[in-house]
Amino acid sequence: MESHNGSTRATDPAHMTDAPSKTPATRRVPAQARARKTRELILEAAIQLLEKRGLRGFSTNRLAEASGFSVGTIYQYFGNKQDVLDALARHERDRRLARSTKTLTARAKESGAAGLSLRERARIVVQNELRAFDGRQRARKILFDLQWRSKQHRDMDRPLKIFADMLVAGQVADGEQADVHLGAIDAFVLTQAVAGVVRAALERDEHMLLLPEFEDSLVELIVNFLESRRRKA
Amino acid sequence: MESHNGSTRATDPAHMTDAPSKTPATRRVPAQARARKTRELILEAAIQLLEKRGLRGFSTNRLAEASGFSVGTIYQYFGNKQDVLDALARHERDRRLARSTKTLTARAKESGAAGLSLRERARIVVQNELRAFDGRQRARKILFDLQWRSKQHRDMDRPLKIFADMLVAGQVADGEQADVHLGAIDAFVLTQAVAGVVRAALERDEHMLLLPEFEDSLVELIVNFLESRRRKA
Amino acid sequence: MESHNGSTRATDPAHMTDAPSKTPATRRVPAQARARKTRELILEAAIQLLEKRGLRGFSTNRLAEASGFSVGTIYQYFGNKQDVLDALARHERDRRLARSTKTLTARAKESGAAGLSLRERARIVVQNELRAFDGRQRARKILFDLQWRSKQHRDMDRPLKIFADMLVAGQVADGEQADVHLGAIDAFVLTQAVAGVVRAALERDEHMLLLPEFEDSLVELIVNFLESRRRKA
Amino acid sequence: MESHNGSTRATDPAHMTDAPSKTPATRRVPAQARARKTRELILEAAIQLLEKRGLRGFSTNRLAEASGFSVGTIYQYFGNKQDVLDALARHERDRRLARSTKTLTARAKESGAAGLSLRERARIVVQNELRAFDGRQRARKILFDLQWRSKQHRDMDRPLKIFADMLVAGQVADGEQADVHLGAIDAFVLTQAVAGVVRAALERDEHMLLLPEFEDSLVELIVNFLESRRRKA
DNA sequence: AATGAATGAGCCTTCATTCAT
DNA sequence: AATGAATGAAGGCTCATTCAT
Repeated sequence: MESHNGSTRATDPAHMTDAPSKTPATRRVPAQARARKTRELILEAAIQLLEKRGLRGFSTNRLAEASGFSVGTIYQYFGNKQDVLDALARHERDRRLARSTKTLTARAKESGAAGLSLRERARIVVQNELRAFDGRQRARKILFDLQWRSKQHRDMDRPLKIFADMLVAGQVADGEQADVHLGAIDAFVLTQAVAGVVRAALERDEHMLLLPEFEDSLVELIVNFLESRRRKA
Repeated sequence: MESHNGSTRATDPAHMTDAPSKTPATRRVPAQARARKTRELILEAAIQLLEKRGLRGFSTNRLAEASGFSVGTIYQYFGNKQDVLDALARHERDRRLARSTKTLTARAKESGAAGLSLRERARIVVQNELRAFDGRQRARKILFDLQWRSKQHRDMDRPLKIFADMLVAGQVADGEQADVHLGAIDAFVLTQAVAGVVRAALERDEHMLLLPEFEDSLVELIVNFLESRRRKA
Repeated sequence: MESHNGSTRATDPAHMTDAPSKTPATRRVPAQARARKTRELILEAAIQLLEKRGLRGFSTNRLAEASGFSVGTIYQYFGNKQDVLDALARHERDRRLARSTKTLTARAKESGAAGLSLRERARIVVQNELRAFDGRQRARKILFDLQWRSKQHRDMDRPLKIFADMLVAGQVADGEQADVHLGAIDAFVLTQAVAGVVRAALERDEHMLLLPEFEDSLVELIVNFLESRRRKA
Repeated sequence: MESHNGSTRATDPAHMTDAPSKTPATRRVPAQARARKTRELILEAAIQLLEKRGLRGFSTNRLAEASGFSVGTIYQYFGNKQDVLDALARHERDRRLARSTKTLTARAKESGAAGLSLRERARIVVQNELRAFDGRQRARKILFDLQWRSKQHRDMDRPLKIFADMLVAGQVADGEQADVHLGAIDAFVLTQAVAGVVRAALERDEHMLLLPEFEDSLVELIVNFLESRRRKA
């Protein structure tokens, strides 16, 4: 029924903009600013609510109360409850992706001409993923699930594919890695395997996420799979 | 030892007992038989309902209607709605595990003294897993999720560990595999990775499950991981 | 719809007999004995259940479970749930009355020719009443209420009247008390005033029941009222 | 922000506020007015329902139907069923207290410098109490009970203490009564004794309430108790 | 832009009672 | 005499959503 927000790229700074088409450019800037602010406030309250009460306790009425806005207002910004959750999920996914990308790039630069080995890159990504669940763990887990179950495959998968490619791709020629191009299915398998393990660990015991052996195990899962794919190609 | 779950009252201590052995001798047999039948009928109706209406449409009242029993009766057999779902989930998991185990054993026997290679065993398991979702896919997916999110880690994980061990263990000496003993964490990672991939595929597109490339990809994921672990050990 | 039990006098040893008319005298004594036993077991379980779960948690199904008999059996002995409660209430009332009567008589005997003063008698009764709620306080409070609200005025009031008279009546001539004969209304007022105070104290704070000042206050309430009535007469 | 009572959620702390003073100034007046009206309509329907169907027949669904609002609306104004009953009970208690206080003051004024004797004051209070149960007797009896059983001791007892003091306190010096200050326990005993008698009479036979002898008996109960307390002090 | 009163279908669960065995 | 499976009306309550203001 309403605005939403564009999907936006991870690194995109214009992130979450939902000014819809009707406001070409110059109409009532203060109102727009207020709207943006309102939207953000609602989302922030939403995350907190999710963290505190879980998905079951996350109701529009409760969100209204928690955000300080009325239900009506929330429906002004989001078509329905699901939309709020979707916006949240997208936001989390983007944050995670952006973080990995950034770290990967930064480390690659540091490492100079030699570039990072596959195993190094894998470890960076894994660490990033594992540490993403520090605060607001509950909310993140829920969103993680939601994302997964989401009907918006198309929308949600694209960034993951990009991400997988980035993991595989060497930044430079170092003899070792000539851009392995992962097939769609292999990318899917790799991506979801990692996600599945993390999800499960999150469910079972959050401490597991921080065990070195756990990290190692995941890295090996990734590296060995990728190497076998490269051999095949 | 299985099936059921707490009859009637949540506080019922006689919970989980399935073996009718304690009954002195022949008393109450007709009642017991009827009870068992009823329970089964309810569960069958439950699966169908889950398939047809999804988790959201799965209400106790609806289950009553669908099963042909009254709500009261359902509550005589299951402490609450969740118990029904749990019983269903357990049932599915056991079926899957049993099937893999059986196939594995059968094929090992066929293959004679040489035994099965790791890759062969992995493929058997994967195929089994992938084909488990023939009919009632929706219900199975839901139960799969439920199982995953279940608080009953202990209960749910044990069979998986056994299963992982069985996958790894060679039946006989064929030079290649001297019983790789998977550590707890590695077993967890492997198991959940596979589950994660299957779950995701189920969500995205059920057809994917039957693509040969998908199967291959999964097998490689497993085999390469296990081989790397063996090398390490 | 069934059995019930006779009202019986407090001191009546044949108390709680519910053998209905159909069994004149001699039929199947063992069966009768068993029936009596069963009935008692049910009532005992009922009190315990009431104590443990309160009136709200007191259901026929629960009673069946707690008593070790089936619901059907309970309905064999009591026409309906209310009947069980009524039997319990009567039982409690009788116990309390019997106790007061006994103590009063005993003390009167001890005190020799002089007899007990009104104040002494009042105190005995009050103490008895206050201490009646030692164990099973919860159950007793509930039954107390039930009794009060009971539709069976006729049945419930008679013993109270007798009791009031006994309180007022001196056992012997001691100059002081020439049998004050309480009018029906005065007896009602006195009786219910005491009951009301006890009930309220029970609700507010059980410890209050044991405070000496509380006991004193109640005794004064009674004594002063009775003396004023005597003056009037 | 106002009146109501715990709106919506049981955990709402802004419970019981009645003074509308805090509202900044003039905002939301129409909505507020409507809300107040709705609340009152619900309460009125509630009393009627209680009168007609008794406590057992008093269900939220029935109240919705009777009030002409939906269940949802009722839950917007009262946290749960008990809250409705509590509000009703409080309302009744306040009415009764207010009435006694008013009559007492008025009569004291009329009586001039001499003031009212203790017996006169007692009679006023008793009459007031007895006549409070004209219409809606059933509802009042139920609420009376509820009040009694209420967990909100603190809240419910305070007004009673004030009331007891007022009963005891002479308005002016008339030689007879120099402010007898009732101890907390004595006040409790007196108060609950009267309440107990009235309650019981209500239960047994409403006509009793109007018998002159009944009134006399109660007055004597009060007066004699208070005089004995005064002597003691 | 914002409000929030109102809705009502529907949810999960309880429990007194019956009756065939 | 005893059982206990089965019943189903009814209960309290939630919550996404609408719409007049």
